[in-house]
Amino acid sequence: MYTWCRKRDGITVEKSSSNTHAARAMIELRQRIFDGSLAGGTRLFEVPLAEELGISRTPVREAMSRLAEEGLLDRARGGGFVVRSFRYKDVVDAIELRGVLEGTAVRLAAERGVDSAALIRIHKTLLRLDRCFGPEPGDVDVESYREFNGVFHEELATLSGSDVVLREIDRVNRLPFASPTAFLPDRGYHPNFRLTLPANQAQHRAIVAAIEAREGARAEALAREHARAARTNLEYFMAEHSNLIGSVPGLALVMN
Amino acid sequence: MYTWCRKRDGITVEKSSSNTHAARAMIELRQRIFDGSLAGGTRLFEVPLAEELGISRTPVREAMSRLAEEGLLDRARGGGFVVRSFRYKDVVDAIELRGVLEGTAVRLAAERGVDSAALIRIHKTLLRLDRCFGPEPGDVDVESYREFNGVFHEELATLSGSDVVLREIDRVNRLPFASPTAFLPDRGYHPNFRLTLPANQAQHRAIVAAIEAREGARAEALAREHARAARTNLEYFMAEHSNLIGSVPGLALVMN
DNA sequence: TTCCGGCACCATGTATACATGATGCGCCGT
DNA sequence: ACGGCGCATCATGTATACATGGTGCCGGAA
Repeated sequence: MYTWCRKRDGITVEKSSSNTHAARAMIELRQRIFDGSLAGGTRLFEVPLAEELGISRTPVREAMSRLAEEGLLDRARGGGFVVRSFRYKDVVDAIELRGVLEGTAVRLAAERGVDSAALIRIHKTLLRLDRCFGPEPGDVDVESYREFNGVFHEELATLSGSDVVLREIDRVNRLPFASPTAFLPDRGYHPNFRLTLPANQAQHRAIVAAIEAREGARAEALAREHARAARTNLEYFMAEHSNLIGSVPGLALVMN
Repeated sequence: MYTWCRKRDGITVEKSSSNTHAARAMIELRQRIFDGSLAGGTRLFEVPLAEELGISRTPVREAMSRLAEEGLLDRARGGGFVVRSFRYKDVVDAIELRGVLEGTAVRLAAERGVDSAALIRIHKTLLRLDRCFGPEPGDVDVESYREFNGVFHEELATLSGSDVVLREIDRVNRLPFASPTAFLPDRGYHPNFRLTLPANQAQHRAIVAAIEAREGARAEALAREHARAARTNLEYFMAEHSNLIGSVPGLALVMN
């Protein structure tokens, strides 16, 4: 275990620790990309970065390489890395892509049949989501709902039984604004957002029911429409509530 | 420009040159994975590899990192890389995935509309594909057909106008057995295979027509079915012509 | 005989010095 | 004044030495 003192203006402002320097550099860079302090198109130079992080070039290269794998950096012609630019349309497309991939996962699950143990597990998750709702409308434990929603989508992707599809879903979900949880209501949201959650959960149940009924086309269509809700929220945010953009994880990096 | 002498049994057997050591190491490793000499699950150790390639560990790490990006290597827990295992079902799923992604690309193209210049270009490619057919049935210039088929699929993906979707299509196409050209008839194939090409080209035309007519659902379904032909060929190969497996690029790495 | 602890080795992680290639600027010549 | 050539500088590419941490084996003790 290493310890790490990052200096800014000669004064230690942060101390962090983790397994390796490369891992911490990766986390730090990812953070800076997500919060927008490293804008899209910015070229990353190894030497200044290494100096700033107080480590050598080697782990910096390692970190950048992994971030390229993650899709947050592009390799520049002639070497080096550039922060990937995400425009509004790219966010829309990434959400669309998630819908398509989740749709494929559930269609395959319906067509090929699913393991009964996995089915029991996802039903448990559905119940946990149900229990987030109180007796009154708008009475929702949003924090728990967010958590179990993430679990549900993970289990849904697993139901396909396809490692290839699962891997691609994980990939697109690593873009924070494309993940199933990205536009789910948070504490900071207007209470009215919570009123949309019952419909959300109804879609969850319909998807699982379609899978059990071996209705692949219906499952696929439902999953796509389910993802579409995220796009609706995105459009609402960008148009009328641009002040809330910062509260959606990773939306700050989007350029227009 | 470097030159590179790889030694085996102490004797120089190969000499290769390229821009960087890392690039050549990447090409060499990719080759070994594709032809099956590095089986899935094999762990790659930096030091022996570096010695064998006559370079230092640094470019070897760089090469492995890029191959992980490409999806041919997995990062092992606790560091290091392992050759990714592809089973028969993974090939099936990769082809399915390509169909889904190409379907999405053409659906988006139909729904959102396409640039007329791009449309003219792809029509030219369609004409070039037509010209590969001679007057007699089975009289096909398969080499040219392969080439223009690749161009066609590339242009088709571009029609979507979505960088996000295009990137994912490129990604899946890097798996050689999933690319649109993988199972297209080659010189070595039985002449009967050439009789399937007119139907193949008819699908190409139908997809473009659907896009022009803004029929997104039809375009998507056609593209999926078009990819499905590759799966049919795959099944045929594995079942009855396993001796031909080696002639399909990258199919040698598939384990059962 | 079995289990636990320590030691040794090996693979990766990290730092650093040096090499190389690209790029941009300035000078010189026309 | 303009254009081309060359040099200087900088960023990445590469090699290598050393650090670290995990793992497996061996020996001793219960």
